[in-house]
Amino acid sequence: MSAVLSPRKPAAVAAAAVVPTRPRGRPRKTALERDDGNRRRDLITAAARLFHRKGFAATRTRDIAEAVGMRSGSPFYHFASKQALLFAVMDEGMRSAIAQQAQALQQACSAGADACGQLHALVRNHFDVLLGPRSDFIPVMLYEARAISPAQRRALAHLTSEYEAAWVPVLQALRAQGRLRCDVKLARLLIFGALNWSVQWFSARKGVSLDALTDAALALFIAPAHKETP
Amino acid sequence: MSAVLSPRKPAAVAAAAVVPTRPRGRPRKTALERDDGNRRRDLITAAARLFHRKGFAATRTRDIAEAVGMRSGSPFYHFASKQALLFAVMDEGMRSAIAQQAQALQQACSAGADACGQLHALVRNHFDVLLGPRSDFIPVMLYEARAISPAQRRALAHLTSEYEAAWVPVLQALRAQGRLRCDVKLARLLIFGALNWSVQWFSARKGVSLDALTDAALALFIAPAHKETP
DNA sequence: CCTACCGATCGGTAGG
DNA sequence: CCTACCGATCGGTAGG
Repeated sequence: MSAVLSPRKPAAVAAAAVVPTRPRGRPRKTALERDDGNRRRDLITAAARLFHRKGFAATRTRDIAEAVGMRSGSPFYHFASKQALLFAVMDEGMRSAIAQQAQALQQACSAGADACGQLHALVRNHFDVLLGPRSDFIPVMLYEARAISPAQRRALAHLTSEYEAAWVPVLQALRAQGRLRCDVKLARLLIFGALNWSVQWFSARKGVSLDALTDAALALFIAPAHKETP
Repeated sequence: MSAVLSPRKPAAVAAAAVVPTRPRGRPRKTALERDDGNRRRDLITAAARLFHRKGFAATRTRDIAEAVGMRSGSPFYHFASKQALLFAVMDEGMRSAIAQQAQALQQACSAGADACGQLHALVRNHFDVLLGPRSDFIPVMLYEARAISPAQRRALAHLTSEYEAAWVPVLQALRAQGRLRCDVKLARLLIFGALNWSVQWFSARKGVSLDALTDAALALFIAPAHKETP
């Protein structure tokens, strides 16, 4: 285990030439120990964390390698470039955000939530994606978009469209009820802005919870239901 | 004029050694032609434009120098570092945004605007700062904060506090009127988010005007005035 | 403010 | 996936 975590000690370099029976280099792990496919995922996770903390430009591929116990050149065995690694973070982040959102919405609907309840579920889930425990990916995607290529941006735009598509019918229903007093498209853009910006100021340790934040946002955007006039 | 704009031609290099009466190097401009203090401002303006377009990391100091007709090393005569130039962009941007906002609010007040009218003026001005003709500075400040030092961030935080302070009494008044249904502090953060995010999607050529955008935002955030119950 | 540089950094690669 | 390395880039500087 410690051999995996600190593979940097040059054990006995001088002795190596004198003991030819021992295979050269450090002992290779077997294919099983190497748990191949997960190394790529490890890199993505570590990259997401570092890109989130320090930004893409300030993160060196060496930092990412070190974070998963690789040497400086090894990430390029898994990814063609630093940019490809960034894209993988964003792509992976969007795909799991979409899945997570679908589940949250499904759950609300099967509990009989109305449009307002569905929006609550969407907003709460979005805050979780932005600020929750596994929130390294989407903030990177939101705030490092300039570092990827136009083609990559297009690919991600498809995913974000898919993500946002779930909001449209919900907002339209609220609009029809008179509880959203603004063009649906603009409302979507403004509301996403309000939520996405929380990445800049939210601190988990002090102040509001994600639940309280969700309530505040809904109170701000959505008018109370009309009283029925009997 | 063209000598200023394209000072890169090596005119007659070989001849230079043969004509010693001519002073070495290209003809110096006089102190008057050099209009000293404004070169610094030129650099800030060009830097703001490039940082906004391409981002801080992707902009080379050489690009900035070229944009104002200097050679690659010359910006460092005016600024100690690339980071200092970035900070100057942000600082300058905040100071003029504060001044512009004070004027807009003053104008609304002396026209007898109520709290809602004042918020309208603040939002409209903020969209102008973010998206209007002189909008290179604040977007850079909003989206390149990670590239400056903690001390510089603190200095800017004071200015943003000052900028935001003007919003507080207006929001409080609307809250007291029941037209803002959310804690004032959270409302401020969410509303700024909604507006600031417009930098990511607004396009001047297609779609809404800044006036229409302002109306939509106010309709979304602020409830209609209560009908007076006589 | 230009000329002529330097020197560190860092993404990336050849070969095993 | 490591070793050993390259090579371009780019912020920054000495001296005038």
